[in-house]
Amino acid sequence: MVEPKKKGRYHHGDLRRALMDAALDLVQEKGPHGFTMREAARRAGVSSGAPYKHFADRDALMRELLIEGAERMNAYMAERMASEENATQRFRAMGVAHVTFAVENPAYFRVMNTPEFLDPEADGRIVQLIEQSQSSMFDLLKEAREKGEIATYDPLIVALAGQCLTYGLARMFVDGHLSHLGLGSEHAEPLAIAVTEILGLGLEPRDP
Amino acid sequence: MVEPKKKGRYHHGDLRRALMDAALDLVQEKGPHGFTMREAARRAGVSSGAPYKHFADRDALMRELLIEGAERMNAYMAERMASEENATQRFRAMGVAHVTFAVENPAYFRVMNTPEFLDPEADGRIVQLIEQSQSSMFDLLKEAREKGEIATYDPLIVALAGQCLTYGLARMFVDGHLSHLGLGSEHAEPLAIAVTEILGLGLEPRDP
DNA sequence: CCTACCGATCGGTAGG
DNA sequence: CCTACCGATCGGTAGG
Repeated sequence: MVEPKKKGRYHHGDLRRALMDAALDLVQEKGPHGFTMREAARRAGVSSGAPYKHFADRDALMRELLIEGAERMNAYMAERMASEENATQRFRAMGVAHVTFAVENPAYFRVMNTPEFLDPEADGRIVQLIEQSQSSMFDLLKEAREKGEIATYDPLIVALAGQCLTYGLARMFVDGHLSHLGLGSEHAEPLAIAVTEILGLGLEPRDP
Repeated sequence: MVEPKKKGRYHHGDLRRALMDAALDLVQEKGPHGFTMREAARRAGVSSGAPYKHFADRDALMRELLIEGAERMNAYMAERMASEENATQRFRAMGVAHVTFAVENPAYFRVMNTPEFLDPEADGRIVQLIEQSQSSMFDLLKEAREKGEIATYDPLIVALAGQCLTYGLARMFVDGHLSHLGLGSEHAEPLAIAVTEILGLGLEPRDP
């Protein structure tokens, strides 16, 4: 039988996890720079020195969150792509998933996109996760192009265009740039679908 | 004859300006949250209390920078659009200018896109500047659509797609997300042109 | 994991 | 615009 944790005490629990969760909450409330070790410790119900048993310093904790977030996002994308039929649709699903993941996990998203935590020197796993995601994207584009589903643009530019579009939309949602238009997180998926459709068809009229 | 300023002294100079310039430098070096009033004062060569004669608090200084940046960006966009021939090209020039402005003025860009400084409650000019920019964009799209230059999408979605694309690209440059690909600021304009071209033509092949 | 502590830095104000 | 100051908070460590 599992002992119920005492309120605010993690003597026998998973303090590491509790600190990361507290940090996520803090990021959500105050942004990645509003996070402090002390406040995270406070919320986890431990003393201010305790976190340093689990993390070398505050950047180390943030990097763990970044990596966890990247892993979850990759898994989430893979899941959403699995049900699509062809390469183009998987590419698009990847973009839509980018936006919905961000809106559903704004704290992860913000940590993952804070430049100072993204330091590849500090942790090789970061590079690995980025490369993994990018190579799967390139594979998709290569396949789509070979099958004639997309035009013969430079794949690098296409990948970039797709990423900019969805990253930009995600950031606008997460940073509240769209709330003054009455657009909340429930609009994230339909809007992502709409803008990726435009990318697919192009602004210029087609005359069939 | 203008007296040359003594090094690090602004007794008779424009301290307000000097503080804003110092703040811009700080933002460029350490990000919008690395800025402090004291450090700005230090760099301007005055005591730590002096800035409060010119700005109520640190957010007030940041808001002034934000507004200044928005004004400059609007002027810059207008200039770059002036030489274009039709509405579609002006719309595109606006997007490209978004990216090049950001890359050339990363500190302004970062301040302008920091949610906590963007508070419309705190300064009505912020709302005004945003509306000004958005209405000119809508006018462009309306014109382009009437002339049959672009397809009959919902103008809101088109505006959003354009903004996401260029904002996303701008952020990626400014935050260094692209440096690992060997892409520096000199690639900003050509890439902005390339991705906006794809938005115009669409990913799907056209068969003329 | 706690207590107790260091040095550093900050935002902001009083009073001149 | 300066000096002098307040209270607050932080990151991190020593020693247990």
